[in-house]
Amino acid sequence: MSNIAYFPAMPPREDNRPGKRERTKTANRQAILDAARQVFGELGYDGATVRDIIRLTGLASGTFYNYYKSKEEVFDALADDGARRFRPLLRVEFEKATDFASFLRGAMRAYFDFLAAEHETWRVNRPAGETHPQVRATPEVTAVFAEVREAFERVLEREHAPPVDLDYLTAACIAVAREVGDKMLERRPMDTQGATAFAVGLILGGLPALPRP
Amino acid sequence: MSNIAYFPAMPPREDNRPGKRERTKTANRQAILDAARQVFGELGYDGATVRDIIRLTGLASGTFYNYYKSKEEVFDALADDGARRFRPLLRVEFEKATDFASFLRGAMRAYFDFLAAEHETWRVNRPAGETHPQVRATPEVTAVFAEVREAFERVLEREHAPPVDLDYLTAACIAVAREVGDKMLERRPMDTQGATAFAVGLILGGLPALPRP
DNA sequence: TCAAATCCTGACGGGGCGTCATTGACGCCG
DNA sequence: CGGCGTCAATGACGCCCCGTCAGGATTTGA
Repeated sequence: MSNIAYFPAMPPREDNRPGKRERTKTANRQAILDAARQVFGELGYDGATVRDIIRLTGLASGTFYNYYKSKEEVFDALADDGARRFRPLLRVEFEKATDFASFLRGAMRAYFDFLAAEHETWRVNRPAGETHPQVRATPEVTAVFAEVREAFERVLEREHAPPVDLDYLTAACIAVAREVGDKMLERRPMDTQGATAFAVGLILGGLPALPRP
Repeated sequence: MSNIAYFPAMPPREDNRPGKRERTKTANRQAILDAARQVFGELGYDGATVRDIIRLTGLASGTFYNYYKSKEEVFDALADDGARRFRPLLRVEFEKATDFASFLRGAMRAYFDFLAAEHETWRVNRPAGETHPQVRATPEVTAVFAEVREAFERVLEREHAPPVDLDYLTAACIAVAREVGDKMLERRPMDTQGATAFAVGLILGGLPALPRP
């Protein structure tokens, strides 16, 4: 019997694409993540419930728990997602950089641009009085922090800069980026360049004045 | 009839101290606040329950709601309490200060000392993995922020410093204080002087390098 | 001593959470 | 194909916590 005239309703997979089970699983996980992003945006973290999220997907309440243990975990997954997407940008800046100044400038600029872009998708309709929830120390976020620290270390020693308290410096830089970034998001027009100039100026200027341990 | 031999079980108040009703009310409010401090310390914000708090006071569950609307509100009251106690210290530093450098140094030192002292009372036995909850924008906290900003403004213009983006500067300084403070709390011995030197050095060094708006 | 005012009390209804027995779809193999 | 074992989806259920409220106790003022 020839195969030529044979065309089944659903053609067989010629690639090594995973089966339907696997596909719906990743689709569901993504659907829950998307729904969570929207619900957190509209109701805020405290206001949102697991059932608000799952309702948007059309799945049953129990199904949520096949993918995430709790509202907290799905929120962390969103943070992780952001960090995972930001990480390569940071790496690019590290490889482009010739010295501490250029790395800091590039990284700050990348962060503020990233923040501004995310912001469009993210903050839909925050209820008044609710502060955005703390960005938690999720694995990917921790990794980004560690990467910043290591990049600082390498680039500083590459240019034979005097020793400095790296933990404090990293913490301070991230803190400045976050706070100035937050303030930037509230301004119109959203001036990522101005924010970068401020943060970079502060830290670059401060670096030589730091106490030597 | 003479009063001389007469001594009632409960002597009449000779001062203008408020009546018993008022006294138990403030006592209860304080008891709830103390219990909340302890429970948040032991269970963390998420783990704590309104009933955990009220149980420690011996009062009935309904009584809690005569004083605070929710767990969130009593937490904010704790933050407010801290801010209210820190405010006068900040004011003293402002009045002592002769210029921006001395104000910054004094304020930072005051903050780190305050933080270290609070820490003893505060962080009893935090469950692993739980980040401390975001310090919320409660009225008193907002007031402290505004006070820092205003102090910066006055002291900078007093010494005819070039103009600067005050919002960014305030945000950045508070951010640095908070993050470096957090890191400081994790170190042994707890070196408030070192943390002060770092934060002050960074900001004082960075100030002249800031972009001029 | 009494009535009014105050506020403490704990039982109750409501609702979100996380689980689990059941069900139906999928993948595999003869 | 067809039958079977596996696995995710389902939604009802029990649990726990929340915030309220009617009833009771205590204080206040007369």
